[in-house]
Amino acid sequence: MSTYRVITQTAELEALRSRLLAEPVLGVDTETTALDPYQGRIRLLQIATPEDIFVLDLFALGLQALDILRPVLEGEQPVKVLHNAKFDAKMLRHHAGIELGRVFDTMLASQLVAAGDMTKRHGLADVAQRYLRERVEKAPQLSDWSGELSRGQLEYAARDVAILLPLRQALIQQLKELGLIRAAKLEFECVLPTAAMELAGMPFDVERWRALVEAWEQRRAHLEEALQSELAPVATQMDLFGRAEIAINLNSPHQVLTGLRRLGLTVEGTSELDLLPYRDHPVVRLLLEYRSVQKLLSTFGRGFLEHRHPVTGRLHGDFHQIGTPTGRYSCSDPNIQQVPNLPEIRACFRAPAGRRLIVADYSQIELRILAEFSQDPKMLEAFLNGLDLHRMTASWMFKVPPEAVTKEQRAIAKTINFGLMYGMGAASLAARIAEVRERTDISLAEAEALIASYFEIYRRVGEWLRAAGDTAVSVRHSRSQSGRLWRFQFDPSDREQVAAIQRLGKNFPIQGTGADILKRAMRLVYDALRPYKAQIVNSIHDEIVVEVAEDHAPEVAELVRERMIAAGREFIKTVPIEVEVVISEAWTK
DNA sequence: CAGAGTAGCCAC
DNA sequence: AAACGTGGCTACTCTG
Repeated sequence: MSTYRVITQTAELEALRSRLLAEPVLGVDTETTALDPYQGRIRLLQIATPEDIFVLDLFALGLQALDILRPVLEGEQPVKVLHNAKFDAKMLRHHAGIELGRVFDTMLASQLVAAGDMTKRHGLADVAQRYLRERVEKAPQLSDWSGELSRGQLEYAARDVAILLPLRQALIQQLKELGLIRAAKLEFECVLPTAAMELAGMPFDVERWRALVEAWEQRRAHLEEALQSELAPVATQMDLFGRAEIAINLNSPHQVLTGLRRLGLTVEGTSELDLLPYRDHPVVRLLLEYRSVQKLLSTFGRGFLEHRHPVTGRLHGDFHQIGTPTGRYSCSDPNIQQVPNLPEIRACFRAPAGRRLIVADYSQIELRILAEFSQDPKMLEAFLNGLDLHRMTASWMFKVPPEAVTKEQRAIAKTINFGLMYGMGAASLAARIAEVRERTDISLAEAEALIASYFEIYRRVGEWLRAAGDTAVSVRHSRSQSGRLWRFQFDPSDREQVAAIQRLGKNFPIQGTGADILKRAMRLVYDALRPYKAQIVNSIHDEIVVEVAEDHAPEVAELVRERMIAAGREFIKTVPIEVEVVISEAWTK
């Protein structure tokens, strides 16, 4: 390793700035006293050039010293190479108001190169080993960075940042070979918006939430009592009066299944679908409601309270930028992408006084992508004329005028429109339509006939889907519009596996392009918000939530809409993109 | 006793 | 018989 220089004197920084500004590429890393930017401080900022390593001790220098390096860190040049840049971006933004510009993230690059293989790990040590055959020690990362630093710690900090430059070279090679340069640019430009969104967090009305939780707890107690008395006759043991001594654990699918069978219900499992035939049975009704209340209480009720940030009082999800092979974000701790869409729950996500939430979501983005890819004349016609696609589909399928389409017909058309994008077959379509029709059964033949009439109307959609599925199987990969890649490993002699790959081949380009568009929108919206006291606070696959000062809400809402549409147009040329925007005090549409 | 696997269910 | 895509979370249950 080249030698490193520890910098503790502000006087050294002016010369360093000129030196660094002349470099095309820098490795950048930080060491912090905690992982949470609101609770930890930045101790070290390490910067690597191909020749030298600089370790800045920010406890000695003070945070304001970073102002001197602001042009280096914020500018388009040099390129900053980081591993998991989101982390450092949050720290630098929160503590020094610095917005990292022009990032190359070796973790995201490695995830793109993995091309959908979610078993691969992407820690710095894993990636260095995989692409450079070098061992990197990560143990000191978790050491105490707040006191006197040992030589070992400083050497670790220096080694960590130095490896980023050769790592970038190796990864650029891979990205080029796999045609992933455009996808990488998209991801890198999304890092700062993602970091800012996490820092901002979702506003959360904890008092309103507590009131909800109490109501749920009462309801659950009531349901539990009712269920136990219904199940008493079949409970494991009885007391002298024939009452259940050992109650059934209502949270145990196995025990519940046993209980239901003893009551005479012939069921495979206890899922909602399994219980559909018995939906009017009193025990089943109680059980399903118990489950839904229990889910609300366990996952959300207590979970959100535990995750409420001690400093901000808000919910800061951990967004995994490439959390899925399709390029969608995933989110955890808590997952604020899966908040139940119930008015009383969404009402707890409420902008602070004087502020508003802008909820902007793409209208039917995936179906528009399908129309674009397939260039199906009928589907294009519906979108180009701004018509209700599901209604038009029903009108064409059932050969009735659009205004005569019944609710049920529209619901069936909607089910097919969405289902076919997932590669759904006749059997599951029949099951879904049975749900739509509220227990009126539908035969396999009937479902097949519906699919046939659908593809008679949307012939090109059918052709595109078939080709997408077949191509995925023959070339063993699939791409989104940005070039994002998913490589498929499967046994071609296994019909089930082949069918699964065909479904992925149909779905991935659509879902993946949806993710491309949203990520582009994250960047464009983030840039547009700069002049305002506004911030992105959540992002859910086809939706962006922005918090803004009340006075600027209408203006910013229009800006958000424009930027989201502009993002869509970069990928979708012939189909119009529509974005629905609502300004509200809470997260409601 | 920690980790893995499973069922069930929340989002898009 | 099932075969509808992508995730995360909780609780139960089994395993070593």
